Amino acid sequence: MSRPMKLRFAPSPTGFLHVGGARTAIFNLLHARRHGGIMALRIEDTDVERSKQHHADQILASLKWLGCEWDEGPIYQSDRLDRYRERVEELVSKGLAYRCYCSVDDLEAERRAAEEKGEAFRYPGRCRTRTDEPAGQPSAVRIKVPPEAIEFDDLIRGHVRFEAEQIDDFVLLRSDGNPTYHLSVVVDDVDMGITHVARGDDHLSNTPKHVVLFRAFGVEPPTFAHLPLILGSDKKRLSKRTGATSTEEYQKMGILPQALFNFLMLLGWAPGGDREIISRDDATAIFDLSDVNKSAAVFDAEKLAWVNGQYLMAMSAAEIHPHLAEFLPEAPVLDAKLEKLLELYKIRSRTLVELAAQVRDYYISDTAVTYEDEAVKKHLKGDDLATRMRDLRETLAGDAAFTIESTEAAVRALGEAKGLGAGKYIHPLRVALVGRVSSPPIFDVAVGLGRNSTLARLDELIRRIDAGNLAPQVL
RNA sequence: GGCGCAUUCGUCUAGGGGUCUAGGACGUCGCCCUCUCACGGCGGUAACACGGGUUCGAAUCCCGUAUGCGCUACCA
Repeated sequence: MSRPMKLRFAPSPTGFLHVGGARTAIFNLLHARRHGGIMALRIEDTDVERSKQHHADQILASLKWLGCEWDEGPIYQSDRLDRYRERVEELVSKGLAYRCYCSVDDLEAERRAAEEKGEAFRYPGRCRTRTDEPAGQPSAVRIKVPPEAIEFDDLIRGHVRFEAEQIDDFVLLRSDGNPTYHLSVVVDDVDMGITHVARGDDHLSNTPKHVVLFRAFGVEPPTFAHLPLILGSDKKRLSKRTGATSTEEYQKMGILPQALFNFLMLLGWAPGGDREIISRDDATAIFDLSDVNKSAAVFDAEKLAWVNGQYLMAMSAAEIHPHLAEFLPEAPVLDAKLEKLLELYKIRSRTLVELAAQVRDYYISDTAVTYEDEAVKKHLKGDDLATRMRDLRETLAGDAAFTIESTEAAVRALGEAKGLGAGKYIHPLRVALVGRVSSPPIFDVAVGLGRNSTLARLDELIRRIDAGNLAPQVL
């Protein structure tokens, strides 16, 4: 019998989609797509206290944004509580699980006592052989763990072995009737026909418990693949202290979904051939969970920014625009002007936020340009500044063609005629047009801005020089 | 504490006994291009955690140590 390959991503709706979770989803998806398998989505919301519907919605939205689609689900575990109880009853009636009447407080006290003695506490199985059923007393259900070592072959870690003593009779059903994670996970993986479980490394130690449960249900456990964790720059599990942890934050920082996807994919996996930028489709053709690295990787936001820049550079203005819209409400429509600007600025930006900030200069009023201090100090100096700017204004105004070539030729000719370097005109012009020390080639800027705005901004500079005040007056 | 897992440049990685005086990428530094900034090009810096084995030969295999991380719940 060969079941179809099926993988799943199973987040808990206790917060936004963590980048570690996003990577897990990506690896699951790539593996499924590579091998023609099915990708399922399951929301693990059995922790009633912490699970929130708006978090689940948020996670779903982030997955879609990232381009991680799924074929099945989402299935909510909270809809399946009866099923979990049913399967537990089955185990109890078969003698594979039993009711435990030990109180949580007592167990807690025992645990503390063991801890003080420096010993590991494991449930001793007191209720295993109990035959009475104290009426009116709450009971949990524990599984009867067979006294044998558990071994399995992990796609990433290789052969892993846990001794029998390491696994105690863990709880399946809480005394309030709710399933524990271990129970719901295994029941669902069985019911859904999951063949491959790729999840975070933090679950490796839980896996023997799951194997015990699969066997109790008479099912062959799926193939496991435990992904190494993503670390922060402090080498500890990525946390808010060391950087943004949710995909949403990266979206807000102006990271493109395909860039995040690409970057996350590179954490623990390499496409070979010294490639760094690789499309999802190309990755799908060669990805395999067994090629994923064993060791944890540090999340390097610098490299993410570089990857994002690579994507921006390779995209056309039309491709960028939809992503840019939310960052640049000033320019909701992609017209010829914006298209030109995006072409000029995409290679100068690593994020959509940076891109928007630069392009925005072209959408403000011509009298509202602010000059950077550094720009003023470096380029708006010299006794002849006002004269140079008037000459420059006149020269540009006289250029009927107003193309990149014609404006450049005109300004360079002006410099020569006055016996001055072209820089004496070019640098102040840059300040007049965008207020910054740097910009795309200045004649591209002038043409991108258009003849009217170029002249208006020069007029404004001249006005400010005459007024002896270089700050914008109207706001 | 117990158990599990991991350990190649600052970071992501290639490498799976000889081709490694260890390759690529990000970052960083220098040079070139140049109206500035980017882009691009060229070049530099920088790593096999440590100690034992196995072997003619080890980054690659084995053992130990150290360090880090994870789990150790009627959380997931």
